[in-house]
Amino acid sequence: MQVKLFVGNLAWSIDDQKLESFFRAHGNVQSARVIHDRDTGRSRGFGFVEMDVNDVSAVIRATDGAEVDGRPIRVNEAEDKGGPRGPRRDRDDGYSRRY
DNA sequence: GCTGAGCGT
Repeated sequence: MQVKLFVGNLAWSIDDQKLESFFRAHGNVQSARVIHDRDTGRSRGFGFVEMDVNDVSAVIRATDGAEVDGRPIRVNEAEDKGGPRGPRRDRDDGYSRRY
């Protein structure tokens, strides 16, 4: 099943590829991206990972607290912000959120 | 060259 994960407490050196390489061992990573500051471009220290797993809680237990680049990362299910009227599942490509 | 709670253009 597919799951959207929130990954926090990341080291500044962690990037999208580091994330994907790490979660690749726990499931089929569809997209992994570290959120950088929109203004300065520097890392915000957290990111999001969409992957396909058989057991979500098992992956979270295995990844949450795991040390990556010397820092224990925090993994949880990402909140679904959807939209003002609720989630839209029909025409959402993932790049249509409000500013 | 720096920082450290938090949910993304």
